[in-house]
Amino acid sequence: MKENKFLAIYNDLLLQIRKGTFQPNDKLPSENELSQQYQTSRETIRKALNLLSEHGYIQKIKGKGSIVLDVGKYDFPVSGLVSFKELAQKMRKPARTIVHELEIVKPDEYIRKHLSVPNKDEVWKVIRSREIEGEKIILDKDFFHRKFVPLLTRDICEDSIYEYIEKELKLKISFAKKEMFVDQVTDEDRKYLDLNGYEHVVVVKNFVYLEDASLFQFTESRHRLDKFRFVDFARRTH
Amino acid sequence: MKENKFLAIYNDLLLQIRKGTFQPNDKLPSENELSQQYQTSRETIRKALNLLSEHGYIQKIKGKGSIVLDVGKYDFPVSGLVSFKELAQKMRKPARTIVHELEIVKPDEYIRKHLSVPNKDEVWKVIRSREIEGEKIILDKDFFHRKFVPLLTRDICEDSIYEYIEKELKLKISFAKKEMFVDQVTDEDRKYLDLNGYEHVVVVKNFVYLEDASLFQFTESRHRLDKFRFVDFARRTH
DNA sequence: TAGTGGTCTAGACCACTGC
DNA sequence: CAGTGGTCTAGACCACTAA
Repeated sequence: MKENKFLAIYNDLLLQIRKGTFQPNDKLPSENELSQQYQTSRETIRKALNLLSEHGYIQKIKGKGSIVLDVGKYDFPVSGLVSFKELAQKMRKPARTIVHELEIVKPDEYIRKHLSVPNKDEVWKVIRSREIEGEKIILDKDFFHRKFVPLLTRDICEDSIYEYIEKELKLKISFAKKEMFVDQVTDEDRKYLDLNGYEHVVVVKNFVYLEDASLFQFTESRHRLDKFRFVDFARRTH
Repeated sequence: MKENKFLAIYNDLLLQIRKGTFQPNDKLPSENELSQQYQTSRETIRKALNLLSEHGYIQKIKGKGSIVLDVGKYDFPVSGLVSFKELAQKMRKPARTIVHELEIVKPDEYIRKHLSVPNKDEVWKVIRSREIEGEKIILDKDFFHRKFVPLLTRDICEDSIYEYIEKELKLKISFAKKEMFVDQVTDEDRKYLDLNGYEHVVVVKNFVYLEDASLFQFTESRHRLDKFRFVDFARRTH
C-alpha cells in the first residue's frame, strides 16, 4: 500500500510536532522551504499543511506563516464518529457492553422512516447497554440494513460493531449526522439503565452513511443525564 | 470585493442544486466538463467540488462521479459557529434578547482559568437571556478579553455581538471548541429563565479563537432541557 | 520591499469504475 | 476500453505582513 506523498508529509510534520521538534507557537518553515526540503511542489506541501490545519494542529496566517498550536488543548476526537470502545479505552475506565436484544426484524414505521428501508426488507435490531465503573449509563439501540450486514453475533456486539463493519466487512463509513436533545425516560430506559432517579435522558440520534451516500445504520443512544458529555471542534470556513 | 473564482463556482453550483437543476441522486457533470463550462482549470473546479462535499451537498466517488445528496436532509448549520441571531432568523420565530448584566470586571478564578487572562487584566462580562415565542429558554454568559473588544454597548448586546465583532471590529474568528453536558439549575438560572419546573439545564461551553489562535471569548450557554437541540455533521477523514 | 500564504493554470500520470 | 476522480508538477500573479 503506497502512501500518498502529501499524507506522508502530513504524518512526518505531525510526528515532529508531537516529538516537540516544532513547539507550540513556533512557526513552521515556509511553504517554499518545505517544498525544497521534501523535494516536492508547493501545492503538495499545501495539501499537507491544510490537513494539519483542519485537524487543529497548526494555524495558517496569510503573510506570516504557519503557527504550531498547543496540541494538548485541541487533541480530541473529531466529533461524531468515535465508537464506544474507542471512547472507553481513551478514558481508561472499566467498561462493559451488555447485549439485551439481537434479532432480525421487519422494520416498523419508526425504523422505516429513519433508515428508508422498503417495508419488506429486514433489518438487524440490537439493543445494548454500556456499563462504566459498574453503572449502566448508556442505552444503545442500533438498526442495520441486512443488505449491508448479513451476519451479527453476540460476540461482535459485545466487542465493537464498528470494528467488525470496517475491518471484516470492509464497508467504508463516509459521514454521519447527529441530533441531540433531551427526552423523558421510557420504560425501556428504566429496564436497561441504572437511572439513579433521573427522569430525563440525553438522546443522541446518529445516522451513518457509506461512501456511496447510502444510509446503512441508524442508532439511538440514550445517556443518563449526569454522565453525558460531548466535545466538538469547529473550524470556520470563511 | 472580488469573489474567488472557486467560491463563485461553488455558489453557482449550490444555487443550481437548491433550485433543483441538479436533483438528489443526479450526477454532476464531470470535472473536465465543468472546467470547460466555467472556462477554468480542473484544479479550480476541484476546489469548488471539495467545498460542496465538505458541506454535505455532494458525494464524490472515484471512477464514477459526483452525486448530489438530498439537500433537505443535510442542510443545517455547521456545528459550533452559528450565532443566536442567525439561528432565530432561520427558525422564523419571534425572538428577543434581554441584557441583564453588562460590565467590565476583574476576572475571578473561574474566568481566568478559561480565558487564560493575567489577573490584572479586565474582561467584559455579559449576561443575556434569549426569548423565543415569549419564553426565556437560554441563558448566555459571555466573557471577552478587553484587549480585543474595547467597547460594548447594550444595543450591540441586544443585536448580535458576533456581527459587531466580525463586521465592526474586523476580528477574524477562526475556530471554536464546544463542550456540552447537563447541569443542575442555579439561582441565576431561576432568576433569568422561565424554567417551567425543570431542575436541570443543558450547558454548552464555547471557547472561541481568533485567526492567530489566541482565545478571546468564553461563553457558557444554559438551555432549558426541553428546548435544547443540537445537530452535527461529521465527515470521516480516512 | 521582501517574504508569506492564497489562488490559478495547463499540463501529466494514476487507480478505479463501468461497459 | 474510455471516462472518472485523486494526485502531482512547475510555473504565475495576487493580497497580506513586517521591517
